[in-house]
Amino acid sequence: MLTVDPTDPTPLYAQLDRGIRAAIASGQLKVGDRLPTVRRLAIDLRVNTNTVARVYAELERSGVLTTHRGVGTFVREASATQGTPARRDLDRDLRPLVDRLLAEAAVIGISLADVIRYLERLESRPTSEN
Amino acid sequence: MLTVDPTDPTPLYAQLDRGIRAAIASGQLKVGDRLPTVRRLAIDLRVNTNTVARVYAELERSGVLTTHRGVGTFVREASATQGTPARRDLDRDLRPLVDRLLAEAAVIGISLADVIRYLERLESRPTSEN
Amino acid sequence: MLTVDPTDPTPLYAQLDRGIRAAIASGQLKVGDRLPTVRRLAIDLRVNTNTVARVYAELERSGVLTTHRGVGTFVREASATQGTPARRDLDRDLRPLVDRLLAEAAVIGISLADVIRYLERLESRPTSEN
Amino acid sequence: MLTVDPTDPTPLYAQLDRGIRAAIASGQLKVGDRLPTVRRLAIDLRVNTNTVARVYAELERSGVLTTHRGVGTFVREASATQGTPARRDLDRDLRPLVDRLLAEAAVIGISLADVIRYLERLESRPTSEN
DNA sequence: GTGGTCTAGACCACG
DNA sequence: GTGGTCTAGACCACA
Repeated sequence: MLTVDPTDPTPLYAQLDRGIRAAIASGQLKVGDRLPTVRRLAIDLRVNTNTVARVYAELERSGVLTTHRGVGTFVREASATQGTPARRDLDRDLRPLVDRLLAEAAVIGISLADVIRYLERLESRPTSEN
Repeated sequence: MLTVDPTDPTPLYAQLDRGIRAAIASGQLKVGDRLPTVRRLAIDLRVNTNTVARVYAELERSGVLTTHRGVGTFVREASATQGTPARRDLDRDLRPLVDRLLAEAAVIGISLADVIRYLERLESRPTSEN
Repeated sequence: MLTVDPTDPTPLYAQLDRGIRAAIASGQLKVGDRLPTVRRLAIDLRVNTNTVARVYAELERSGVLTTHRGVGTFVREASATQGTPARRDLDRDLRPLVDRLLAEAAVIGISLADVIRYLERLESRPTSEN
Repeated sequence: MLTVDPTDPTPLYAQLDRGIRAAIASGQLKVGDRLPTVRRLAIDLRVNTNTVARVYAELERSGVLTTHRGVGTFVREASATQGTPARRDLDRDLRPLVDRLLAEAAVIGISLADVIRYLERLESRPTSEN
């Protein structure tokens, strides 16, 4: 479920950090769920153990995860979704995500119109959460 | 119009590269349009001249832009969009990109409907404030 | 083995790029071989670290090299050599390159026979002093 | 006959300078031959007039060309071929030319062996001078 | 210790 | 005045 893309210029640790937060925010990981061990995840992602360990540590420092020694690492909070539901600055917050999507879609020949059409279909028949 | 966020762990050059590709994909930059000069954009984005020049150079090597020395840098015809002209399996190709967007949008409390609304605005007002 | 000439008007990075491609083409560098580290080569060639790093990065984007962060840079499989696997019209494709070589060799008093002798030596002693 | 390649990283002026010297050395231009006018050549090569004019001026300064005002520009000397026929440092002089050939040949899928074979055929049935 | 990114600032090629 | 190349040197990501 969690993945990193070694060809993405974004640092691995940042990809993993975002990925975990996103999995929690979108409900794929729920409060109390146990995460893979550092070594397990490092192997699965083909990434150095230190990289995974550093991300877990940072997420624990942020209060997102909690580690019980000898037991495992768990989701601690439902990830502070929203934040400023009213004063959302979409151009600051959504823009980079959309730019990335459009840029990667364009590379494989998918246009903005295609994306919108696809999202509208998704909306009318929601798959899981969101 | 183009922006970068120095606090984003994504490298500046990657943010700018994506931003330009996305601007073209969304119609805000059209074939033949001239981009800001390297120095101008560097000042506007508060990044180094070399960083902008590097992005322009890479986008030229990728066939997205074309540069006329001593004249300027321009959007090139959308030739990069072959690849799979016919066989488009959106569920296979677009799905993972969309999933990541929605998961990361969820982190900051942005829903699918918000995303669709944002993209539709992008589509309807192309080539606005260059 | 790799060299650059600072008095040549050809940009240093282009000289190095060509030198590496030529070394691979002539068998002096083989698939899987590790290249000198960026810093090592920069010192040996008396050029800036960035110049070498830029060439390695571009050759990776071109699929000629592959880089393992924290490990090193290696020669990748000769995948770039598709294109026209069968249809090879040497008189159309090679001729102009050869003509230019011979004309420029003539400027410094080097004959066709000299060139052939030089290339044969290259071919017979591959992978010599790395 | 004279050409420049705008995609070659070598500066246009250097390409043209080399091209003229090479044409003289290889006998395509002979002593007393008239060169195209600056404007004519600029148009043919799709290059700025200043660029051609600067090359002609530099070659005149070097004694390779001579200009008769209102008449034209002419080849003045048979281009000092050889130079050090005995103590040729092939690795310094031939190497960059060969690297360029091999690198460009490799890009279009032509190997060192192909090049050698082609040159040997050329040698056995010489086409013009060389 | 290896490669990657960024900056400040100089100088060059070209129009 | 536009883009291109190079340097010195700092700091980061990763193994």
